[in-house]
Amino acid sequence: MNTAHRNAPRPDLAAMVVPLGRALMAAEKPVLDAHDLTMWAYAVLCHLDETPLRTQAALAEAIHADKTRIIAVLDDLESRGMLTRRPDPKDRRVRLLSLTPEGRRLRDTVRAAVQNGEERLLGQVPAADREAFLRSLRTLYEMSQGRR
Amino acid sequence: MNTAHRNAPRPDLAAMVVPLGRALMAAEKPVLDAHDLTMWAYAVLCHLDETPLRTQAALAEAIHADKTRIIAVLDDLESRGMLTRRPDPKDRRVRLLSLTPEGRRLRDTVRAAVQNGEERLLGQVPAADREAFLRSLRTLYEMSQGRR
DNA sequence: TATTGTTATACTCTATAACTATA
DNA sequence: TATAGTTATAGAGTATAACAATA
Repeated sequence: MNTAHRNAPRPDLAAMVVPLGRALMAAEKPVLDAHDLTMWAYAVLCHLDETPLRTQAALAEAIHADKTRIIAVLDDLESRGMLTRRPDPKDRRVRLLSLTPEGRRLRDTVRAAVQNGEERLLGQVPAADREAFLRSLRTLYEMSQGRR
Repeated sequence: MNTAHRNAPRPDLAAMVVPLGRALMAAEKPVLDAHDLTMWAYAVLCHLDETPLRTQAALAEAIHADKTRIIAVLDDLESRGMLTRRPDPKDRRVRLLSLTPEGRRLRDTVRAAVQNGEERLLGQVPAADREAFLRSLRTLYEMSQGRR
Protein backbone atom coordinates (compact mmCIF):
# COMPACT_ATOMS: atom_id res chain seq x y z
CA MET A 1 0.00 0.00 0.00
CA ASN A 2 1.24 3.41 -0.89
CA THR A 3 1.01 5.75 2.05
CA ALA A 4 2.61 8.63 0.22
CA HIS A 5 -0.61 10.57 -0.09
CA ARG A 6 -0.80 10.86 3.68
CA ASN A 7 2.60 12.44 4.00
CA ALA A 8 2.91 14.01 0.57
CA PRO A 9 -0.33 15.41 -0.78
CA ARG A 10 1.96 17.05 -3.31
CA PRO A 11 5.57 16.67 -4.42
CA ASP A 12 8.00 19.04 -2.71
CA LEU A 13 7.90 22.52 -4.13
CA ALA A 14 11.64 22.30 -4.74
CA ALA A 15 11.19 19.01 -6.60
CA MET A 16 8.97 20.78 -9.12
CA VAL A 17 10.52 24.23 -9.21
CA VAL A 18 14.13 23.15 -9.71
CA PRO A 19 13.53 20.80 -12.65
CA LEU A 20 11.14 23.32 -14.18
CA GLY A 21 13.89 25.93 -13.93
CA ARG A 22 16.31 23.59 -15.65
CA ALA A 23 13.83 22.98 -18.44
CA LEU A 24 13.20 26.70 -18.87
CA MET A 25 16.93 27.33 -19.12
CA ALA A 26 17.28 24.55 -21.66
CA ALA A 27 14.47 26.11 -23.68
CA GLU A 28 16.24 29.46 -23.54
CA LYS A 29 19.56 28.11 -24.66
CA PRO A 30 18.95 27.96 -28.42
CA VAL A 31 17.77 31.57 -28.35
CA LEU A 32 20.84 32.67 -26.43
CA ASP A 33 23.13 30.62 -28.68
CA ALA A 34 21.64 32.30 -31.73
CA HIS A 35 22.82 35.61 -30.33
CA ASP A 36 26.14 34.35 -28.96
CA LEU A 37 25.13 35.01 -25.40
CA THR A 38 25.77 32.92 -22.33
CA MET A 39 23.17 32.77 -19.63
CA TRP A 40 25.33 35.06 -17.51
CA ALA A 41 25.70 37.58 -20.33
CA TYR A 42 21.94 37.68 -20.73
CA ALA A 43 21.52 38.14 -16.99
CA VAL A 44 23.93 41.06 -17.16
CA LEU A 45 22.04 42.66 -20.04
CA CYS A 46 18.73 42.26 -18.25
CA HIS A 47 19.87 43.57 -14.93
CA LEU A 48 22.08 46.42 -16.06
CA ASP A 49 19.34 48.42 -17.65
CA GLU A 50 16.85 48.19 -14.83
CA THR A 51 19.21 49.32 -12.12
CA PRO A 52 22.22 51.35 -13.25
CA LEU A 53 25.04 50.08 -11.10
CA ARG A 54 28.20 51.77 -10.02
CA THR A 55 30.38 48.76 -9.28
CA GLN A 56 30.93 45.38 -10.83
CA ALA A 57 30.69 43.77 -7.44
CA ALA A 58 27.16 45.13 -7.01
CA LEU A 59 26.17 43.78 -10.41
CA ALA A 60 27.63 40.38 -9.58
CA GLU A 61 25.74 40.23 -6.32
CA ALA A 62 22.50 41.27 -7.99
CA ILE A 63 22.61 38.36 -10.39
CA HIS A 64 23.96 35.95 -7.77
CA ALA A 65 27.27 35.53 -9.51
CA ASP A 66 30.76 35.63 -8.13
CA LYS A 67 32.47 38.92 -8.92
CA THR A 68 35.38 37.10 -10.52
CA ARG A 69 33.01 35.22 -12.77
CA ILE A 70 31.40 38.12 -14.56
CA ILE A 71 34.69 39.70 -15.64
CA ALA A 72 35.06 37.62 -18.79
CA VAL A 73 31.38 38.26 -19.49
CA LEU A 74 31.86 42.01 -19.20
CA ASP A 75 35.01 41.83 -21.33
CA ASP A 76 33.05 40.11 -24.06
CA LEU A 77 30.01 42.38 -23.96
CA GLU A 78 32.23 45.46 -23.88
CA SER A 79 34.29 44.32 -26.85
CA ARG A 80 31.07 43.78 -28.77
CA GLY A 81 29.92 47.29 -27.96
CA MET A 82 26.99 46.18 -25.83
CA LEU A 83 28.09 48.02 -22.73
CA THR A 84 30.64 50.55 -21.58
CA ARG A 85 32.90 50.24 -18.59
CA ARG A 86 34.54 53.53 -17.65
CA PRO A 87 36.37 54.46 -14.45
CA ASP A 88 34.43 56.69 -12.11
CA PRO A 89 36.20 60.08 -12.10
CA LYS A 90 35.37 60.43 -8.43
CA ASP A 91 36.97 57.13 -7.52
CA ARG A 92 39.01 55.66 -10.28
CA ARG A 93 38.92 52.18 -8.72
CA VAL A 94 35.28 51.65 -9.59
CA ARG A 95 33.90 51.03 -13.07
CA LEU A 96 30.68 52.70 -14.12
CA LEU A 97 28.66 50.24 -16.14
CA SER A 98 26.04 51.19 -18.67
CA LEU A 99 24.30 49.53 -21.54
CA THR A 100 24.81 51.00 -25.01
CA PRO A 101 21.82 51.45 -27.34
CA GLU A 102 22.96 48.31 -29.17
CA GLY A 103 23.09 46.47 -25.87
CA ARG A 104 19.58 47.55 -25.10
CA ARG A 105 18.41 46.49 -28.56
CA LEU A 106 20.04 43.08 -28.17
CA ARG A 107 18.47 42.62 -24.77
CA ASP A 108 15.04 43.54 -26.10
CA THR A 109 15.34 41.18 -29.05
CA VAL A 110 16.48 38.25 -26.96
CA ARG A 111 14.00 38.90 -24.19
CA ALA A 112 11.15 39.04 -26.67
CA ALA A 113 12.19 35.68 -28.12
CA VAL A 114 12.63 34.14 -24.68
CA GLN A 115 9.29 35.33 -23.42
CA ASN A 116 7.64 34.29 -26.64
CA GLY A 117 8.74 30.74 -25.95
CA GLU A 118 7.57 30.99 -22.38
CA GLU A 119 4.16 32.24 -23.46
CA ARG A 120 3.74 29.07 -25.46
CA LEU A 121 4.30 27.07 -22.28
CA LEU A 122 2.01 29.31 -20.26
CA GLY A 123 -0.64 28.79 -22.89
CA GLN A 124 -1.01 25.25 -21.59
CA VAL A 125 -2.00 26.57 -18.19
CA PRO A 126 -5.74 27.19 -17.90
CA ALA A 127 -6.39 30.90 -18.44
CA ALA A 128 -8.27 31.09 -15.18
CA ASP A 129 -5.14 30.05 -13.26
CA ARG A 130 -2.54 31.95 -15.21
CA GLU A 131 -2.82 35.32 -13.48
CA ALA A 132 -2.78 33.78 -10.03
CA PHE A 133 0.21 31.67 -10.99
CA LEU A 134 2.27 34.59 -12.21
CA ARG A 135 1.27 36.70 -9.22
CA SER A 136 2.19 33.94 -6.78
CA LEU A 137 5.43 33.12 -8.56
CA ARG A 138 6.44 36.76 -8.33
CA THR A 139 5.57 36.89 -4.64
CA LEU A 140 7.54 33.76 -3.84
CA TYR A 141 10.45 34.88 -5.98
CA GLU A 142 10.67 38.25 -4.28
CA MET A 143 10.35 36.69 -0.85
CA SER A 144 13.07 34.20 -1.67
CA GLN A 145 15.34 37.04 -2.70
CA GLY A 146 14.83 38.73 0.62
CA ARG A 147 12.69 41.62 -0.60
CA ARG A 148 9.44 41.37 1.23
CA MET B 1 13.20 56.86 -19.05
CA ASN B 2 12.76 53.21 -18.38
CA THR B 3 11.15 51.47 -21.32
CA ALA B 4 11.39 48.02 -19.78
CA HIS B 5 7.70 47.77 -19.08
CA ARG B 6 7.01 47.90 -22.82
CA ASN B 7 9.16 44.89 -23.57
CA ALA B 8 8.96 43.11 -20.27
CA PRO B 9 5.59 43.28 -18.59
CA ARG B 10 7.09 40.63 -16.35
CA PRO B 11 10.57 39.24 -15.67
CA ASP B 12 11.38 36.08 -17.59
CA LEU B 13 9.82 32.99 -16.09
CA ALA B 14 13.26 31.43 -15.90
CA ALA B 15 14.61 34.49 -14.09
CA MET B 16 12.10 33.90 -11.31
CA VAL B 17 11.87 30.11 -11.29
CA VAL B 18 15.59 29.36 -11.22
CA PRO B 19 16.49 31.64 -8.29
CA LEU B 20 13.38 30.50 -6.44
CA GLY B 21 14.55 26.93 -6.92
CA ARG B 22 17.96 27.80 -5.55
CA ALA B 23 16.37 29.43 -2.53
CA LEU B 24 14.14 26.42 -1.91
CA MET B 25 17.13 24.12 -2.07
CA ALA B 26 19.02 26.34 0.34
CA ALA B 27 16.06 26.23 2.70
CA GLU B 28 16.03 22.44 2.46
CA LYS B 29 19.70 22.06 3.18
CA PRO B 30 19.64 22.41 6.98
CA VAL B 31 16.91 19.78 7.16
CA LEU B 32 18.87 17.40 4.95
CA ASP B 33 22.09 18.07 6.87
CA ALA B 34 20.34 17.24 10.13
CA HIS B 35 19.64 13.78 8.73
CA ASP B 36 22.98 13.36 6.97
CA LEU B 37 21.39 13.32 3.56
CA THR B 38 22.60 14.91 0.37
CA MET B 39 20.09 16.33 -2.05
CA TRP B 40 20.65 13.33 -4.30
CA ALA B 41 20.10 10.89 -1.45
CA TYR B 42 16.82 12.58 -0.63
CA ALA B 43 15.81 12.44 -4.28
CA VAL B 44 16.54 8.71 -4.27
CA LEU B 45 14.46 8.14 -1.13
CA CYS B 46 11.56 10.11 -2.58
CA HIS B 47 11.56 8.47 -5.94
CA LEU B 48 12.26 4.91 -4.96
CA ASP B 49 9.11 4.39 -3.01
CA GLU B 50 6.73 5.82 -5.55
CA THR B 51 7.96 3.75 -8.44
CA PRO B 52 9.75 0.51 -7.58
CA LEU B 53 12.57 0.34 -10.07
CA ARG B 54 14.41 -2.60 -11.40
CA THR B 55 17.64 -0.98 -12.51
CA GLN B 56 19.90 1.72 -11.15
CA ALA B 57 20.06 3.31 -14.57
CA ALA B 58 16.30 3.80 -14.55
CA LEU B 59 16.45 5.39 -11.13
CA ALA B 60 19.24 7.70 -12.24
CA GLU B 61 17.27 8.79 -15.27
CA ALA B 62 14.15 9.37 -13.20
CA ILE B 63 15.90 11.85 -10.95
CA HIS B 64 17.92 13.39 -13.78
CA ALA B 65 21.20 12.15 -12.45
CA ASP B 66 24.04 10.42 -14.18
CA LYS B 67 24.08 6.70 -13.45
CA THR B 68 27.66 6.93 -12.25
CA ARG B 69 26.73 9.66 -9.83
CA ILE B 70 24.17 7.82 -7.75
CA ILE B 71 26.41 4.87 -6.98
CA ALA B 72 28.09 6.46 -3.98
CA VAL B 73 24.64 7.62 -2.87
CA LEU B 74 23.26 4.09 -3.06
CA ASP B 75 26.35 2.72 -1.30
CA ASP B 76 25.76 5.10 1.57
CA LEU B 77 22.01 4.53 1.88
CA GLU B 78 22.49 0.79 1.68
CA SER B 79 25.18 0.76 4.37
CA ARG B 80 22.82 2.73 6.59
CA GLY B 81 20.07 0.20 6.05
CA MET B 82 17.79 2.59 4.21
CA LEU B 83 17.54 0.51 1.07
CA THR B 84 18.43 -2.91 -0.24
CA ARG B 85 20.20 -3.65 -3.47
CA ARG B 86 19.97 -7.30 -4.46
CA PRO B 87 20.78 -8.95 -7.79
CA ASP B 88 17.77 -9.96 -9.83
CA PRO B 89 17.74 -13.79 -9.90
CA LYS B 90 16.44 -13.65 -13.46
CA ASP B 91 19.33 -11.48 -14.64
CA ARG B 92 22.10 -11.16 -12.15
CA ARG B 93 23.46 -8.07 -13.83
CA VAL B 94 20.62 -5.87 -12.63
CA ARG B 95 20.09 -4.73 -9.04
CA LEU B 96 16.61 -4.69 -7.58
CA LEU B 97 16.23 -1.60 -5.44
CA SER B 98 13.79 -1.23 -2.61
CA LEU B 99 13.36 1.00 0.37
CA THR B 100 13.51 -0.60 3.81
CA PRO B 101 10.97 0.37 6.47
CA GLU B 102 13.63 2.56 8.04
CA GLY B 103 14.26 4.17 4.68
CA ARG B 104 10.58 4.92 4.35
CA ARG B 105 10.46 6.34 7.84
CA LEU B 106 13.44 8.56 7.16
CA ARG B 107 11.90 9.76 3.93
CA ASP B 108 8.62 10.56 5.66
CA THR B 109 10.33 12.45 8.46
CA VAL B 110 12.48 14.53 6.15
CA ARG B 111 9.69 15.17 3.70
CA ALA B 112 7.40 16.36 6.48
CA ALA B 113 10.07 18.79 7.67
CA VAL B 114 10.79 20.00 4.16
CA GLN B 115 7.16 20.55 3.30
CA ASN B 116 6.57 22.18 6.63
CA GLY B 117 9.13 24.80 5.70
CA GLU B 118 7.56 25.20 2.30
CA GLU B 119 4.12 25.66 3.80
CA ARG B 120 5.46 28.62 5.72
CA LEU B 121 6.51 30.18 2.43
CA LEU B 122 3.23 29.33 0.74
CA GLY B 123 1.44 30.96 3.64
CA GLN B 124 2.62 34.29 2.29
CA VAL B 125 0.77 33.67 -0.95
CA PRO B 126 -2.85 34.85 -0.81
CA ALA B 127 -5.06 31.88 -0.10
CA ALA B 128 -7.18 32.65 -3.13
CA ASP B 129 -4.16 32.16 -5.40
CA ARG B 130 -2.53 29.21 -3.69
CA GLU B 131 -4.55 26.42 -5.28
CA ALA B 132 -4.18 27.84 -8.77
CA PHE B 133 -0.47 28.30 -8.20
CA LEU B 134 0.11 24.72 -7.13
CA ARG B 135 -2.06 23.39 -9.93
CA SER B 136 -0.24 25.47 -12.53
CA LEU B 137 3.16 24.64 -11.16
CA ARG B 138 2.34 20.99 -11.37
CA THR B 139 1.11 21.35 -14.94
CA LEU B 140 4.21 23.24 -16.05
CA TYR B 141 6.48 20.82 -14.21
CA GLU B 142 4.90 17.80 -15.81
CA MET B 143 4.99 19.40 -19.24
CA SER B 144 8.63 20.29 -18.79
CA GLN B 145 9.38 16.69 -17.93
CA GLY B 146 7.78 15.53 -21.12
CA ARG B 147 4.71 13.89 -19.58
CA ARG B 148 1.76 15.65 -21.03
C1' DT C 1 45.69 50.13 5.54
C1' DA C 2 41.42 49.24 2.93
C1' DT C 3 38.90 48.58 -1.39
C1' DT C 4 37.93 47.72 -6.64
C1' DG C 5 38.90 45.13 -10.13
C1' DT C 6 41.82 41.47 -12.05
C1' DT C 7 44.51 37.21 -12.57
C1' DA C 8 46.05 32.67 -11.04
C1' DT C 9 45.14 28.70 -8.51
C1' DA C 10 42.53 25.10 -6.34
C1' DC C 11 38.41 22.78 -5.63
C1' DT C 12 33.81 20.70 -6.51
C1' DC C 13 30.72 18.74 -9.35
C1' DT C 14 29.69 16.31 -13.42
C1' DA C 15 30.33 13.58 -17.46
C1' DT C 16 33.35 10.35 -20.41
C1' DA C 17 35.85 6.43 -20.90
C1' DA C 18 37.71 2.10 -19.37
C1' DC C 19 36.78 -2.14 -16.72
C1' DT C 20 34.05 -6.41 -14.52
C1' DA C 21 30.55 -9.54 -14.42
C1' DT C 22 26.93 -11.43 -16.34
C1' DA C 23 24.10 -12.60 -20.46
C1' DT D 1 28.72 -9.09 -28.63
C1' DA D 2 25.96 -6.52 -25.71
C1' DT D 3 24.29 -4.69 -21.21
C1' DA D 4 24.23 -3.37 -15.81
C1' DG D 5 26.95 -1.81 -12.73
C1' DT D 6 31.39 0.00 -11.13
C1' DT D 7 35.80 2.50 -11.06
C1' DA D 8 39.14 5.84 -12.82
C1' DT D 9 40.00 9.79 -15.38
C1' DA D 10 39.24 14.15 -17.44
C1' DG D 11 36.52 18.20 -18.09
C1' DA D 12 33.49 22.26 -16.93
C1' DG D 13 32.11 25.41 -13.74
C1' DT D 14 32.89 27.70 -9.55
C1' DA D 15 35.10 29.72 -5.63
C1' DT D 16 39.49 31.06 -2.99
C1' DA D 17 43.60 33.35 -2.72
C1' DA D 18 47.13 36.34 -4.39
C1' DC D 19 48.00 40.64 -7.03
C1' DA D 20 47.93 45.54 -8.99
C1' DA D 21 45.92 50.05 -8.87
C1' DT D 22 43.81 53.55 -6.34
C1' DA D 23 42.14 55.66 -2.22
